[in-house]
Amino acid sequence: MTASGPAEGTSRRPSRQRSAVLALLEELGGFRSAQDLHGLLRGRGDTVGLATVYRALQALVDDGLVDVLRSPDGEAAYRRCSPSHHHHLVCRSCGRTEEVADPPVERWAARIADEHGFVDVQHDLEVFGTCADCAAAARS
Amino acid sequence: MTASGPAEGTSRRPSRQRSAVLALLEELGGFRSAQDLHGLLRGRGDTVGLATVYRALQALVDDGLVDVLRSPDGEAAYRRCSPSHHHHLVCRSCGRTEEVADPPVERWAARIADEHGFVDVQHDLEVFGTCADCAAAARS
DNA sequence: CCGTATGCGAGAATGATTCTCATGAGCAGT
DNA sequence: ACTGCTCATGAGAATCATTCTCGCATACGG
Repeated sequence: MTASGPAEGTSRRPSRQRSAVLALLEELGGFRSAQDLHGLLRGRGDTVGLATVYRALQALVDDGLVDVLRSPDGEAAYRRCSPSHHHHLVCRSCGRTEEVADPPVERWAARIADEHGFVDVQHDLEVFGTCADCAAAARS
Repeated sequence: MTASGPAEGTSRRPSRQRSAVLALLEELGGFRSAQDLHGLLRGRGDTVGLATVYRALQALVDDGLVDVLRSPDGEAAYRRCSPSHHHHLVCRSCGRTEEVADPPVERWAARIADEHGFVDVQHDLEVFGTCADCAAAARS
């Protein structure tokens, strides 16, 4: 593998399907499962195979154009977004997601890694909680 | 479902298997997959079914004694909810793991969640990088 | 325009997790 | 202490997302 850095040099042949997946993700704006995306593409008349959707999503993730996040069900959720690094605040009850920027955390991660002699660092951070609406609903 | 809040009222009948799973998690201290835990229990002579391990883990998660985290492979990793919360610095090359404490991140997560009206928050943070040794080796 | 390599589509294969059902163990009442 | 009942367990089947295989179509270079 030796995948040390962003594999940006990936030369990929342009394809209608990959563009369609990316366009759909941009249009939707939120997190969607691969199966879901496939169903939507089929529904709108696009002829796309399920395996192709998976391949396209992996390629997009590799290229850094799409974020991937595992839902508690074990399904992977994909989302167009990544020009700017940020994290997510996810409601564990209704699944609502909000983006949060976080300069302090970035700095902290870099500093900690540096102190331990680690280089080429990267981090995953997800904050889970119950959003105000769901908390109110649960209080009934 | 209606599992809105921490289902603490769950009255569960004590069982050797559930205790064994929890004890093993305490002993290991890190993240382990269900399959892994099952294999270890079997290896040490404990007669435990795979389904039981899954059920025990779910119960422990419900009771808040164990944290669950999805690995990129789609496997679920479980760890005993340590009284002292900390995060991991993982070398993506040799797999070496170091624990790091991080008051600032804890505070930051709590503040962000609060600002968005989220309650009962929790967060997962993993920092990946290449450790000094591996970086030196790669430089050859 | 032709040849080659790469992407695609469909279905099979894989692997983790969950479900089913019959059996065994803990708990309450007698 | 014994009996009956309920819940947990175990083994294997079922489920479901994801990946792989293979033959065909299509884009790029000559």
